[in-house]
Amino acid sequence: MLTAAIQSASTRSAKGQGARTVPAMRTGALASSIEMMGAPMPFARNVEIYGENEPADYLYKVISGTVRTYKVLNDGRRQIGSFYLPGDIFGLEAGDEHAYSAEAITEAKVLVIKRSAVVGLAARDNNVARQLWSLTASELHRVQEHILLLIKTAQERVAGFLLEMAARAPSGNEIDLPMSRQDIADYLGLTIETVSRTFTQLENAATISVPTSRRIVLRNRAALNRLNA
Amino acid sequence: MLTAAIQSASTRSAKGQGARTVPAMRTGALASSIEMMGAPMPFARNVEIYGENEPADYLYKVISGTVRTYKVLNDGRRQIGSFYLPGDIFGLEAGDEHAYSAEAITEAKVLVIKRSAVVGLAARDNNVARQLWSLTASELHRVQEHILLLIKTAQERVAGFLLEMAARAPSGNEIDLPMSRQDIADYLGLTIETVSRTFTQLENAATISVPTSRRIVLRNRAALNRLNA
DNA sequence: CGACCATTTGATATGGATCAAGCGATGTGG
DNA sequence: CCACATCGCTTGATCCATATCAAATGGTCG
Repeated sequence: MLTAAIQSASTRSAKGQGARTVPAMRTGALASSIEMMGAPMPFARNVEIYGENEPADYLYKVISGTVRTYKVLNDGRRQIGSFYLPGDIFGLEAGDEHAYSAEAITEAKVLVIKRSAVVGLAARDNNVARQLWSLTASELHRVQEHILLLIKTAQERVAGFLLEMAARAPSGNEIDLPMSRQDIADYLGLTIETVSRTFTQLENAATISVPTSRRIVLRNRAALNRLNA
Repeated sequence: MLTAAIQSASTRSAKGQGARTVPAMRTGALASSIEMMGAPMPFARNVEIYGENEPADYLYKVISGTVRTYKVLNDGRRQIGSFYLPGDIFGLEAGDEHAYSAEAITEAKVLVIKRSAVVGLAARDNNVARQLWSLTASELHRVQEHILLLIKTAQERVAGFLLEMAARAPSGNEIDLPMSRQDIADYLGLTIETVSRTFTQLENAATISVPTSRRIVLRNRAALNRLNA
């Protein structure tokens, strides 16, 4: 359904908007070649970018805003696979279909790149091929860490989440959360109530402060690291 | 520590032992080139093949036996990442270090391949490069599914585990488990007691039978699939 | 201002963990 | 060849962390 729109969008010329600096693990040198091939495309809040089981004909790079990938079990339980921030590439699969769905969490601009173009480039330039592999491997590494989160206690999961977000935030100790409590809960395998209560506990312990529900300030990283096991 | 042993082993000539047929997802055409480069190396039960954070200078292919990869949290909780059966390749990382440790669950023969050899080959043959990528992507896909298991109920996790093992077993409905209850528990994020009780429940429901503790017969796949959500 | 939605807080329920004991298979030394 | 120790697994009793159900609060937008 979305495919038609992307198709036409991807024939437009790229604007070449620079993304802000992000950890190297999430971007890679592939970025430079990608920058000039894709079309920047706007997505409104909660709009689907692609659905699971749709053909993975495109890959995507976040220019602005935040994206979530997720799967829903038949009874409605939702697992969020990852949050993607500006500079992150997502939707990269070696298989034919997307394993997870993707949605914009906030207003977002996303560079849409034809998969075949990149794969074709990789065939000629094995540096690109290596980047493609490296990107997939980083993603694998991230998911392996995510699994570890899911066997921990609620406090440990929340602490892990906060440290993860803080590591990616521009200002080290102040985090602006683009996602709701429900998103956080579904990322951590908890309920919103437990997430909320855990924030409150951490605040009472002077480990964090929560000036507004979407803003978290880390007050005691040592304590968070301790929880992070 | 193990590295020295592998080093010397990898200079020996490969025996060229053929692995039994396995699902394509887990092997790939890379296998053929690998077959002739590595050295088959025996590991005894519970012996470490590599440790997490060790340099990932080798990759591995199971010839016989079973291997587990795992991580241990500082307080002893263990998460098993995957079980590898004959034909499976493991230890493939794009980073410099192994993310998980690996151990033989049973007596095992493992082909040990120099990573640099494969990567070098990939630089010249972009078909190999693609296989390398594809293998990593399959692993990513598997881990993404594993995450989904970890948000389910005990029954659902066990059902999922049994279906997963059955899919890989030679005879469709009879599973010979090479791993202990503790291994299963650590794979599923449960305790041995819960795993054991769940087997008993499924047996009482005539969904499976458990002639011996290491052998499971699926009696009602529909029921298992239903649980698998 | 009032309606709506997200978040927090409170009260209670419950699935799986923990603690503890029993049991069967395997192996070992006498 | 048997008594006994050991190990892996099962079963039972109880506990507890988190889910669930419910209500109050607060922030946002028309």
